Amino acid sequence: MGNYIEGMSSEHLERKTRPADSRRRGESVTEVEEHDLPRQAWTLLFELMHAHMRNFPALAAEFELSPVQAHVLRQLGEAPLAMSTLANYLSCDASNVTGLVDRMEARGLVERRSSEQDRRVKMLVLTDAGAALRERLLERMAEPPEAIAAMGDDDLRALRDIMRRALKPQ
Amino acid sequence: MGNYIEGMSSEHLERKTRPADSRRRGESVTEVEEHDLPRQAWTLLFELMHAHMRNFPALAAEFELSPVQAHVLRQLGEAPLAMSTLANYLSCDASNVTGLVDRMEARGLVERRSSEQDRRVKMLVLTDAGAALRERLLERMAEPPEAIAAMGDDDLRALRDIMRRALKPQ
DNA sequence: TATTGTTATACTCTATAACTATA
DNA sequence: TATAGTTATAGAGTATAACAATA
Repeated sequence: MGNYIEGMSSEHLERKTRPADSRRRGESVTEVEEHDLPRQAWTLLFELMHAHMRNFPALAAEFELSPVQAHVLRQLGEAPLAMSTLANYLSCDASNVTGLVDRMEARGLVERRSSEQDRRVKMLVLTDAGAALRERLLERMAEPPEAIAAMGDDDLRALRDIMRRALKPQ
Repeated sequence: MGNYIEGMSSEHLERKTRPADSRRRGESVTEVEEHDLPRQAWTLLFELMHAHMRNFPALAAEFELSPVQAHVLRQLGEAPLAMSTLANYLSCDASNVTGLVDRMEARGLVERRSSEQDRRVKMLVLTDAGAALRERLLERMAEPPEAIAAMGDDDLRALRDIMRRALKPQ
């Protein structure tokens, strides 16, 4: 992982027509644009996020964390997490989590604890130092980028409400 | 880079108050919420993007590209690009670009061409195969995630217009 | 037998430092 | 001297495969 942050120029999408198999014939330009609405919105969103995500490795480095370690710290909240669950969350093979946790444990951020129910399983818990660093990291990550900070209140309210609806379960 | 895609639970931010140094005394809950608007909107946006970005390495792998190679392919549009410019765009050291371009060149996606003006500089250009792969990649990246595709037209139009304003230069 | 976590191995990405060839 | 790109080296992240302990 890493910078894995990524973007896409809106120029590309806004100049392209839809793929032929989804194109309806005989519709006006306005209708075409309406049909492409999800694509248009997504592309612009992507562009804004990409510009910001380029800075994520540097942000993690402020806390002497690799990008992946920063993700793990964010994910490890109150509840203990099995190694396999973390691997699943990171979308990576379980073998990678061993070394990742080794490094974070060596630094005193997390601890492995054998599960009582199933002694194959090792649960990860934050140490006090890990929890403290996590709070600082989350505060830092919550700082909005310039493009957001500069928006007017009306747009911010609308954006917040749209995102709440989009993220609402179901 | 990589997965570098990342997120943050809205739970965290929405339960926290602002840092003490920016907190005004004697204001109502509503005023506090208004003051936190950029943070609220940003956190929700971040959550949506993070959920999607976890899939970026898998998306790149559909084209047998690493996440970083996918970024490079996206960035290498029509115009040739100096190695140093690419390093700057990737926010990484120039030494990394050498190996990165080596691998993409070995695969026939890009070519190095010495600059006429300054023979220290090497310009990167896409091969025909590279340009064709880039088109397919961009099409794939433009597919909106479920959370966007499921939104209503009113929200999509509002989101698109808000993002256009936010991304507008100046 | 199946699953959890580990180890071994290999490749990619990343940084720093020293080098070259140009400028 | 300064800059663009390379090479050497080291460490982190990733995957696959084989393994031990446990279920």
